[in-house]
Amino acid sequence: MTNLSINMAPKTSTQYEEIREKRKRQIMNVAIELFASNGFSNTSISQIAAKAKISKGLMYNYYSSKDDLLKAIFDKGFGEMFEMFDPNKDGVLTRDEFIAFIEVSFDLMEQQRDFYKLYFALMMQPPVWKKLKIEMYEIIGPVIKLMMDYYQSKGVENPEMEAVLMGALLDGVGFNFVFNPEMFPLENLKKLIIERFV
Amino acid sequence: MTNLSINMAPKTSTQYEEIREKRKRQIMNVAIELFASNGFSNTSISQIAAKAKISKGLMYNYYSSKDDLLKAIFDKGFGEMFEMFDPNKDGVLTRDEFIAFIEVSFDLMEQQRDFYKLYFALMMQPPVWKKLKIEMYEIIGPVIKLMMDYYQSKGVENPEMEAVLMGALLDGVGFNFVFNPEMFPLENLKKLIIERFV
Amino acid sequence: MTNLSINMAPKTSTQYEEIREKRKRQIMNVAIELFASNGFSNTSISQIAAKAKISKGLMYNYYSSKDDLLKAIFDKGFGEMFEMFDPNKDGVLTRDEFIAFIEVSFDLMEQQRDFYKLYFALMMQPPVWKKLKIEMYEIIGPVIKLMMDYYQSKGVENPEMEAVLMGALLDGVGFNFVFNPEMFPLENLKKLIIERFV
Amino acid sequence: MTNLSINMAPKTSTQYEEIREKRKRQIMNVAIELFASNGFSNTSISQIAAKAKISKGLMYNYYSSKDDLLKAIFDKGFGEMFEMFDPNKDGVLTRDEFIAFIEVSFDLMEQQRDFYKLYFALMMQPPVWKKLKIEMYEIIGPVIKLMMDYYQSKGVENPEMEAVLMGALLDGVGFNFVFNPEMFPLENLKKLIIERFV
DNA sequence: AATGAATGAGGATTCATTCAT
DNA sequence: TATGAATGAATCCTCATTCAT
Repeated sequence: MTNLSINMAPKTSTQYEEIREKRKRQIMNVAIELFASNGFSNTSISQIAAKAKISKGLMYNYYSSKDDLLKAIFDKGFGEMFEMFDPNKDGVLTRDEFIAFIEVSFDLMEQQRDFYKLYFALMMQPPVWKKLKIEMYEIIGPVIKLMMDYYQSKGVENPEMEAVLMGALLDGVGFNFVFNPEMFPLENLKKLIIERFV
Repeated sequence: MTNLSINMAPKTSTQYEEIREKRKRQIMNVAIELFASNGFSNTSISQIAAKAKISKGLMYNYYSSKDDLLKAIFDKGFGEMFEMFDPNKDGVLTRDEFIAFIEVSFDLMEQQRDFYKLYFALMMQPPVWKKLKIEMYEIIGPVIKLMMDYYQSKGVENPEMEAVLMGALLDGVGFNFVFNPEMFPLENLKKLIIERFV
Repeated sequence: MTNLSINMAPKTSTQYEEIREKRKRQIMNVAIELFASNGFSNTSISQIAAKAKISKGLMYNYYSSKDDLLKAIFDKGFGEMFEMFDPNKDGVLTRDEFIAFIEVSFDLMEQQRDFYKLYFALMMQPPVWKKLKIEMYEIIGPVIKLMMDYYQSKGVENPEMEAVLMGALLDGVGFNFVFNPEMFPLENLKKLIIERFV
Repeated sequence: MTNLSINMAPKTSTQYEEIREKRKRQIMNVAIELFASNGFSNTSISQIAAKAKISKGLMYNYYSSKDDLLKAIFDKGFGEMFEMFDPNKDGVLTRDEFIAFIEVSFDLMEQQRDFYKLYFALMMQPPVWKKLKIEMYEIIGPVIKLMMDYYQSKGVENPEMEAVLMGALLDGVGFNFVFNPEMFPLENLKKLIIERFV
């Protein structure tokens, strides 16, 4: 076989790595969009491949199965989601950090609505939930703890309950907004929550 | 029993009625359980039939499709869920009725966990959500309205926001409890919510 | 069991026979209509029973299977169809009898369109055709023969071919009219055919 | 062969094209045969797949449904059937063209008996007929028109009726021949028809 | 005679995944 | 790396027929 390609320098492994990464992201983005709008079960590999403009077979070069793709999406999103928490990692949540946390949370919901939609949808699927439960509580637990400490330092009567309440409230807000954004007054609620709960 | 009818039906229609009702309930209960533990898409008619100990075909004598079964479950549960609201239907929510509503809501979550699990899980599935959205807002809308009126009569500053907040909070609590009951302090939260929001 | 029915005289077997006959006809008529408009395979016993206002089970008291019902329809219609031929059975077709035959054929097509539709449709179904082929040629053969003799007596050059042509023509006319009656000029064609072929 | 493309497809699209064409034909031929001998409704995809020695699933790679396969068969056959008409497309049918048309029609009936059998059988099935009616009249209409013009130019008394008669006759001949070829004198009839109707 | 619940085999269709090229 | 043909198991659903009452 003759190869007349001009750029004949063998690609370095980093170059290949980059291409791979790019492709992986491309596939993942398409998948998030489709999963979010049609549901996981109702989205086929064919659809993903078509929309990502690759062949079905190639998909399996990057993700070993449909479930694997799902897991990758989840891991990535989940990681990003809680990176913003307690940014200076001093183990203490200041009032400003708390407010910032709420604001960032709300902003994320708005900007990454597709991912959150998928996130909620997946959390609800019992088999998925079973797998991710532990992983999730490892992230959420510390957050609740921080809020608890915060409320305690403010002299609130029942700090643990207050923190749990706050957690549930944020879930509920996310839930409602993500599935019905046009009818949900996100901005106003944000203010009210900061006012009433911080 | 005397039968005056000349062309007597071999089984009275009441008998058939009873059989039908019984079977319908039997199928629905099995379906709720399976949908809740495996998800809607991951539960097949075969599984339902097997668990209900009937033939696949018989399912279709009672529900015209898998979707129809789903809708029936949803309608039933949803109906029961909001029957308790504003029980004397005077269009006004008294303080006691509000408290009762919250308490019954929480009790239901506890007693009908499977249904609620399914309810949340289904709400998350985009295609299902699309189908049920309208129907749902017809029920939820008035409830929010009642709460809004209640807060207004109490002189709360922003009654609409308050009602929406309350709605989101209840969703969040339900959501958390239903998927993680053993770690969620439902009873204590109930008290706190009544205290703080009624 | 007490029976207070007023007409207590036991029904005579002829009475029963009459009732049976009536029911059989009722079922058959409904079936012809449905088969003709939806096709045989696309018509279910349930539909027939529903339209005939009897139970599915009862159907099987009168016809032992769906195929049996079909055969009964066919036999009846086919019998009637050729009763009109050579009415005085003298084995000779006069010019007037020939004309009458054509006219009656056309009239039947018009009045019993549903039956003819079904008739054609069934003839086309290879398995049905195989069963009915012999039976059919026993009836059609003599008719062709009569026409042949008629043409021969008229001194037509190739009487056999002429008779076959006539048979094919009548089939084609029936075929076209039955499936597309509103666009097919039956009356005019009848005149033309009599003019040209008798 | 030299390949200058950097991202060379592992099989050229022409190769895939060839495979697809071959398979499509293979499936269609099997389908025509089975539909013709067992009827459309009585032939299952399984049977087609088995006889074509492919998996059931593969069928759907080539035809999107059983109906689609049917339509493809019909379109192909129907297209071929009327391609021969008025070959120089001048909108006028000469005597020779008319004769040629009849001869080719008869030849086709003989050579493509399976297709014609299917064609007639399908026309008879009410649901199929509804689907194909319009499409069919778009093809047949102009043909009738051409014949009408022909008869008019010959000074025939009622050219429209004559053309309709001719159409019905051809249907009837086809019908009889296709379902009973061994007893039907096709060749002789052809001559007679040309003699009498052209 | 009459009912309709119940069965179970069979049908069309979908889709994750594999594999030869 | 990249393709898409090919597979086959699984899915929802239909329906003629049987049967207890």
